[in-house]
Amino acid sequence: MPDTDASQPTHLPVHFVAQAIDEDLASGRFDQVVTRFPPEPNGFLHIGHAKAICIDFGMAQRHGGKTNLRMDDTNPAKEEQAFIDAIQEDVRWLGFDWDALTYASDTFDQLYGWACALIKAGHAYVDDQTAEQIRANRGDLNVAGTASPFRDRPVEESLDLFARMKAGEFEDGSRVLRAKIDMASPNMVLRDPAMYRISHAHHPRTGDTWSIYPMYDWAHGQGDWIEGVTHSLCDLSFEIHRPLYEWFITRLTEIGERPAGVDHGPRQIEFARGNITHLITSKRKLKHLVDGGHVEGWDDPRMPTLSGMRRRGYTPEAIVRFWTEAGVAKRENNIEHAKLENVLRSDLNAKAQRRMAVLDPIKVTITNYPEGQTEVFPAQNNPENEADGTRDVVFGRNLLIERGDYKPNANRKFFRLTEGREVRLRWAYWIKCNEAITDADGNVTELLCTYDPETRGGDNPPPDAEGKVRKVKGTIHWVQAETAVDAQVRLYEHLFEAENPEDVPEGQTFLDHLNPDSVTVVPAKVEPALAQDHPGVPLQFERHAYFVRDAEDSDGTPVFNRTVTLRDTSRKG
RNA sequence: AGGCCUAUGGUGUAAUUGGCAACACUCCAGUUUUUGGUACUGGCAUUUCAGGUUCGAGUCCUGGUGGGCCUGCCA
Repeated sequence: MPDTDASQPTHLPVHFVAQAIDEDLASGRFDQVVTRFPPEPNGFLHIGHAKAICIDFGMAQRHGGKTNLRMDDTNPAKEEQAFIDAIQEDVRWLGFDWDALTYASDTFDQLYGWACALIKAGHAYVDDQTAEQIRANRGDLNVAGTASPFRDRPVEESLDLFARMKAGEFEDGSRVLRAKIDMASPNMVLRDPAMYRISHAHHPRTGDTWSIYPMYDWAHGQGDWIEGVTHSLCDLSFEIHRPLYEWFITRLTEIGERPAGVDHGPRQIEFARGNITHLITSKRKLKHLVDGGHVEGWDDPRMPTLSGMRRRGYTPEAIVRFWTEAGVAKRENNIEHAKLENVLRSDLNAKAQRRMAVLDPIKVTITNYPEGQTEVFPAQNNPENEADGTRDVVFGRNLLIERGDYKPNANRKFFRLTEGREVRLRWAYWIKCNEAITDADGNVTELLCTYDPETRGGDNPPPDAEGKVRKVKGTIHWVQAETAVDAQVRLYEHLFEAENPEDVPEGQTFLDHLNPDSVTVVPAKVEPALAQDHPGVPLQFERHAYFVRDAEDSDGTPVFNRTVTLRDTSRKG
């Protein structure tokens, strides 16, 4: 379990799911809390799943309960072992540990037995209609459906057919087992929903032993029940399935079928999934981005997948805290991406060691500093955390600073270098700009500056004769030209400029909202310490942004991914 | 013969269940600062509408309106 005291403020309100669970405990409906996180292993987990994970594990944690990780592997046509592995890695990365790892496929035998029991009790039947016929006979929102001609076939016949479905005698799609509920129900889910379909697909865990597979509605609730889940928490899209969820448990209970050692059926509670501006969290659309080559893979740092965010430099603590602070309710929502960034920066500000990196260099020569001489200064690693100590930075006559930190004849609102103005080089000296050298095209190629030996370490110089202390408005970062290391820096922006990428005009798709400039790769000159920093460790390039080193170098030079920029409240002159 | 859910600042959530509408983010204005970062201070609402009950309504009642979801052999 994650270290919750630091990342989860205690003043946050208790949301309605937590309240409902508290009431269930108080009323004695349940005497413990058991939850589950039930992903379908058909893709990678994303930021939206993280909300469900936080709620599922969080609600159990709150009462010292248990949470199972259950792979919802009921549709072998879509599911893969690789996803099963990746899901576990992502859940662990977020900081959660499950009580048991289970699989819906663990329950296939039990489910089959119960399905037979429901057939015998007259609650289910084998339907020989085609999918098209079933759809046509379902009716619509305003018209009742019509019963299948097979709805009232003899129990023995359904039982026999169902056994033969299982034995693999029939072709895919030729028959289904349906629950016999109410073809006139205003809730379409209850118009005799399918419980089993025939599929000869190879299952990652059960291989070819089954030629029928249970539908979600049939497998899920019973899986909860078997595992002793007390609270089955899911998103709003399953709200209308709750009557069916409860119908199965009620019918089974009536005919004396129930899992061993479990008293009460689970309670399903639905909450609104969390949307975030500029982000897409549809597995189908994310897959589209990958398959279409719009991103470089599921773990592309621009992807809202947990693997992508991890590579981007997000910390699991920030993600958990984000969802904790976002709250849980039942209304549609679209949380500003800025909120995510705020929580991220807050976490990174405390953790990231500071470094100096120049992304767009311009030469600076300190004309009054001896040729060939160097000095080493200690630079604080993190002003927010004294314990992070210092590192050495090398100073010399030839430096590199950010091109944008010089501006010819700038006004007073510009705090950095301009002719005659003095700035502080962080951790080194104050320098004054005397002259800018330009090439034939008028581009500035070099700045000639002088340093003040009395400002060693960047400190204020001693007071003058009248007791006045000279001050400087700006502090800029720099690297020494000879010792600077080459690096590749990847600057990421929103993948989608639009606040709601899914909200597109007629004739367009979400792909039309793709930001063509979502990544910019630039060469940079960075301080030597950065060559020693390890992938995955949060860093801050001072005055720029938070970065993280990528696991893979580019032609031998280190690569740094921009996690999120620093806030910039300046209105630069 | 449609059903279910939902409505509180720009955004996301609160409101001890009938008692001064609160917290966070954004934005704006300042203070501090060896990062134009951080930190700190201040500012930003007729609770979807119309009636009603009440000393008192975001909360209760009546009637509207807006938004979301549902007709897979997906989950």
